Amino acid sequence: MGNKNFTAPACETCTSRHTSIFADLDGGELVRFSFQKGCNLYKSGNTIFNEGSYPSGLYCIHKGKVKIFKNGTEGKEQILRFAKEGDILGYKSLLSDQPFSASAAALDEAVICFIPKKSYFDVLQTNPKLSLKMMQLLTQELKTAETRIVELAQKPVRERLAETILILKETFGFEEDGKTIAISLTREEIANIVGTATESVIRLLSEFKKDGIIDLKGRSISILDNRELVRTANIDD
Amino acid sequence: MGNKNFTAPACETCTSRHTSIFADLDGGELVRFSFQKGCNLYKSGNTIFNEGSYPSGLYCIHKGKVKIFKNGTEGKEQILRFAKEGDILGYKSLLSDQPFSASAAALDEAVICFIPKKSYFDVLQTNPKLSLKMMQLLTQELKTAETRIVELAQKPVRERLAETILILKETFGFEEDGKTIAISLTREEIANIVGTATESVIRLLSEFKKDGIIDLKGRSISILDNRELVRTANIDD
DNA sequence: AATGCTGTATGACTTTTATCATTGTTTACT
DNA sequence: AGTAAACAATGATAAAAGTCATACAGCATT
Repeated sequence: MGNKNFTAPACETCTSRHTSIFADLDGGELVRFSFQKGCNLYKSGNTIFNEGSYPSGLYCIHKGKVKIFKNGTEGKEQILRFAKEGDILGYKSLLSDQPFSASAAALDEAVICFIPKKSYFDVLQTNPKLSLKMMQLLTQELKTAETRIVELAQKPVRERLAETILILKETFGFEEDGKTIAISLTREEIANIVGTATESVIRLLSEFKKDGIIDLKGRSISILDNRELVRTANIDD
Repeated sequence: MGNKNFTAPACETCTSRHTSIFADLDGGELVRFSFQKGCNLYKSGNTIFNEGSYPSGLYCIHKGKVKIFKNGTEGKEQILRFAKEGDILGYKSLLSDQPFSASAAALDEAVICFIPKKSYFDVLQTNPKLSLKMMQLLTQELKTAETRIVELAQKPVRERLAETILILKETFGFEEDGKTIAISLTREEIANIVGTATESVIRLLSEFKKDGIIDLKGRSISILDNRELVRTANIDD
């Protein structure tokens, strides 16, 4: 795929050292990871792993943005979630020793470390705190997925799109201007999150713009009226 | 709620002794569970726990059928999944120490044991095999949830209803006649699985019947042409 | 047997959403 | 910078699904 091998940054001094799932590991464990892991540079669009293939380790995002997606009916991509700096990928398949149930691809230039299966399980087996953290990560994701199910089952496209914009804001934050969401997605990709047709996304985004809720410049979306966007999303809870 | 306290059946001799998540526990651990747990009889329709309240232990179904659901937009119920004999409930909230993210209710007369939080965590902490099994249960559910997301996002109601019937068959099996699905749900409940309006379920079920795919007698659904039902469901994979 | 309740069925209609076709615009590449 | 390819926008139309209204069936209660 033309992914360059990349000098692995040390785990001990990683930007995500204290925020990632590995925050509780001791120095020795981290040094071992640093020693045993590999690292790759992915260009925007490049595949990190593919649905159906088998995992041989854990991916940890050092830098960059990633989409995780499944191929649904007639090959239509469904984006399940996003991951960024400090997030780990592939742990679900690794834990259950099954092929990847989804694919992952870089959304920009990404630097991603790879911790071999054995290294990971060695630490997992000797560190009960990590086990619990993993379980909590899984339960969190499950909860998010269940909320998503309810929304897809019950909410109209308009509300789902509004909520998607809010989620993108939460996940990636703003540019320096404090209003432009720091992620570049095609209309088709947005449709593949929301679960609708590309044309519907285009039409509704135009409406939101006309109503002064957002602004559009090429692929970038700015939030002008957050309150109204939240109202449009019709969040339950 | 009028749930009767029920003489707790012993875990060591439970029907699900070798199939449940606790299959790997040793005799001593099971005897402790038997000693520390409680047990209740729930009548059809009774609530087991409610979204938003806090868990104080783990539920384990000794006998009966249960629906797990969330309250979505304007109180509309969304059924997330079903559980039956040998399945456990509430572990997600227990693990992450958060309020229940969904409710559970009995679909028939159900006998459900209750293992106190402490008893459960004591075993979890000393038994790494159980940790791994819990994680695998979570990953399995997450995988199912993700598949569900793709289907809700991409498949029409007709296909989702056909698939729902197949899932009900897989989950609850047939009556003695070998074709009638052994679960009694209202049309509204089916709609709350599929994510559609009650009338749409009624109409489509009538169509399926007219096409000779299923038969309907009151609330019970019989599968007449499984092949055609699978075709109608348009399963991806 | 009459009463009411809850759930099922069906028709008429509206709204939402998808699809198809066409044109214009941006992006990415050499 | 020029060019092909990918993407975005918009209108016309069709299909899917939801809503509303009404009627009917089944069942439990009195």
